[in-house]
Amino acid sequence: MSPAVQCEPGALRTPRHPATTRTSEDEAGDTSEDSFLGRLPSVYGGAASSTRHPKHRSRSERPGPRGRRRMKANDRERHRMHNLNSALDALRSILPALPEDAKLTKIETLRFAHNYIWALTETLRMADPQGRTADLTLMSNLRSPPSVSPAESGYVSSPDFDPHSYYAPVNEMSCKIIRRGEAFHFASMW
DNA sequence: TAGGCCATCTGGTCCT
DNA sequence: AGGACCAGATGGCCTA
Repeated sequence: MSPAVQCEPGALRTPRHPATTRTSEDEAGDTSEDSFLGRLPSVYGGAASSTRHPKHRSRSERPGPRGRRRMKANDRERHRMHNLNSALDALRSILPALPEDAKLTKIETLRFAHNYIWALTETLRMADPQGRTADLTLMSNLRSPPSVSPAESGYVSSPDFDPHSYYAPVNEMSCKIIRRGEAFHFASMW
């Protein structure tokens, strides 16, 4: 028996398609004289400028130093958010036992990671209430929990799965830890 | 169709 | 002065 890995209903979602494209012509509704519009990457649907009154240029659409500064700032902001998303992806990649076709949302990723860390901490505490050496065997199992398959009702066996010690998030609010065959359920502090 | 999630733009604030 | 960070606003996509 493997751990059930389930977040709240609907928490696991299939990956979204990449955001669709929007041409710069779609933006700003600024039609004619502004060839300046052609420069923006806007591969994704940036929105702010698209709803402005056609007569109003967004700042980045204005020619001149102000417009260039805005464009640079937008570019940095885009890059910053991409870095943030990369970090979130890295975090997702080390979280245990999620079906491959599911992707945690940002908030789910953070909460799940929070619970995971908390569960590991609890496990360490249980394993070593007096502060002695940690149970490294157990920790190794926790770091490499078995994968799960929805096709098997959330359970699947795996060659390296030790049925006596694993971490099992029940949902984003709670988790359970099977330690040497004994189940411990924990409610999260969320 | 509504709601959730996301990417982007934007202006304000803080920091170097 | 310029960059980093943040939150609000907005439109697109997807799912129930």
